[in-house]
Amino acid sequence: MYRSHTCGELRESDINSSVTLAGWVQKSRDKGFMIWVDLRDRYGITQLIFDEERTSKELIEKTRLLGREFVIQVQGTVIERASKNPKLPTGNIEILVSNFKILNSSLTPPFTIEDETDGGDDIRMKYRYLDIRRKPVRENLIFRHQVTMAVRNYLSGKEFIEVETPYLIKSTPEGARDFVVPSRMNEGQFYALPQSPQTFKQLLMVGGMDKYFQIVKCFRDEDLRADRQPEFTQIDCEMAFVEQEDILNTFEGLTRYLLKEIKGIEIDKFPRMTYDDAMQRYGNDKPDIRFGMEFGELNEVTKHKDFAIFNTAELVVGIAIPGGNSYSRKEIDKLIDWLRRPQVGALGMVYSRCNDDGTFKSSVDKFYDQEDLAKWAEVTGAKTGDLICVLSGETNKVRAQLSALRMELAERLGLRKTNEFAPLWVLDFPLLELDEETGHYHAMHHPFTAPKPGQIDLLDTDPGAVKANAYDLVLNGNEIGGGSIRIHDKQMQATMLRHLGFSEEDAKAQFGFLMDAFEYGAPPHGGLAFGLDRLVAILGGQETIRDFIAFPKNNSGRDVMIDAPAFIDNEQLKELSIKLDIQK
RNA sequence: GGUCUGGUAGUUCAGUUGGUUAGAAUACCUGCCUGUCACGCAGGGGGUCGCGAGUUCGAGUCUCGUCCAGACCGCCA
Repeated sequence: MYRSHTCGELRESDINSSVTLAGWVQKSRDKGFMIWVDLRDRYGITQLIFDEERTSKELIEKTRLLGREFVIQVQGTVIERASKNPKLPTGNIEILVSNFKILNSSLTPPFTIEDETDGGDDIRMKYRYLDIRRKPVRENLIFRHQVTMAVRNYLSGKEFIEVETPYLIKSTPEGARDFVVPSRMNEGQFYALPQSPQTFKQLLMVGGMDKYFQIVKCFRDEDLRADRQPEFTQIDCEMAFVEQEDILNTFEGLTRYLLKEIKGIEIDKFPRMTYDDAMQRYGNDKPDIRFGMEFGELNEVTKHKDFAIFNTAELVVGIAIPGGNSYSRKEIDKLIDWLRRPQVGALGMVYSRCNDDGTFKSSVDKFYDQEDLAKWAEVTGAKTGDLICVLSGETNKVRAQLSALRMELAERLGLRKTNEFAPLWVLDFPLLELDEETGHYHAMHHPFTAPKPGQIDLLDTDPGAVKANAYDLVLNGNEIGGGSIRIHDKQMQATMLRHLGFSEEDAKAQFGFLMDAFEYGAPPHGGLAFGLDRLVAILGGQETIRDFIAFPKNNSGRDVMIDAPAFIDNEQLKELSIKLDIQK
């Protein structure tokens, strides 16, 4: 037996017990007459004491050889501390050590293994196994475990069955780029890793599984972000014999359960908003509704004056910045510079100050009088002391720019509180989206999404206007889940694929297995998938999902700890019939 | 593919208009210290300033290239 107790459990009631502990040396404090060693494991820290009166000389000398992160096993007696530490759960006791054994030594770690480490992200990722010894990382992983356990409990209780689907599947041209895996036994052929188990879960519905879920890895070979990894985890769900309303209610239930179980927060009914409304009111299909600053469209109240920029703009739209009138001219100029960066791409910004005496002072006083500016305030909901920021131009671009400004300022004003949770359903997404480069439409959600009944005829006349029974669940400005009612009719699926530009042969080659299945009694079905990493990060009140993944990839998709991806040797390439087109 | 920011001690960072021997904190090592717990005190070791070229009498500092890291845009059905 390596240990009788963990380093987190001994209390005053254990005083006089003989115990055996094992763990890592967090730190030793050598006062000469006395040495304290903090022994750490997953459960906590227990202080060991060696002193010249009660400990043998040999043992004290041996203790002086201990370095940080040595693994030791100690025998001793629990005693009351002469001076207690109220900050530690084990702070009232310590172990008077009678003997200890070094189980393994350690090099000096490259960064300090403490709650507030001195190490940067880079070095922590390279030595992630040391980083995981730190309490904040450990607690994030435990937190993730609690969330997944809650998900499994809830869904299992609602008669959902977790079914595993294959990781070695077939590449498809739609959607994200695939990671591919060569097959030795099938010369020149490749599997693809799934971007999601989409078609398999639909086939499970055809198979009569009725309610399915899976906590599953998905793979996308696209560029990364702070909240995006090449391999990530979905809570993938599908139900048969359901309408959109059934799915919304089921997964609102799951999300409500998680907020209650994990955060102790009760939210009655999640608000709903259409995609069109979200774009108009927030310029964004995943609005953060923890704060206001809603868009006010100003075309009507700015026209009929001589300001050509506004008169020719497709959209003139503004928001009120709470307390923004206190910004200096210099600060506003900096804000305009921020908007003009290529990442945002605004050409400029018009503003109007809402003075304490009820008057307004705008950057376009030459064109607009006090009465005009009062209307701006009315439309944007601006109050005394606010600053109205107005952008104009092409509708889609201006909305994106003003949304970026809204989020940035909310962040700066501390309105994005991590302990506040505002879920929102965004409904009625467009079925198709125009690719400006190619001029072709592609599926906004995926090609298996059903158009809203009654809008099918629009596919031929105005494809961009067709709405789908597709929905996203948004939490605090992040898309944490998305799904749709699926097509379950072969003809409908064929029509859909034709509109997406597939020839009949291509459609058959890519998705023939699915359309064949639809001919054998496919039930109506639909579903939703949550991004688990993101959900866990948001519930944990943090932004980067990497903090909640044990071994994440870096910004360029590399695992810096194992140094992957890597070249493989020529033997392996030959076996796979692959020739590289580059020099190693 | 693009924009921006950064790369200096084991680590986190500072380093002024280009100018003597590149600093701080922390970590590490040695000694001291009668209750520490961010222990304290004294001392010590530790640097190819990412890499390569260029400008200059002289480059951590300026220019170009390149590599790496991070944030964002494109992309992510």
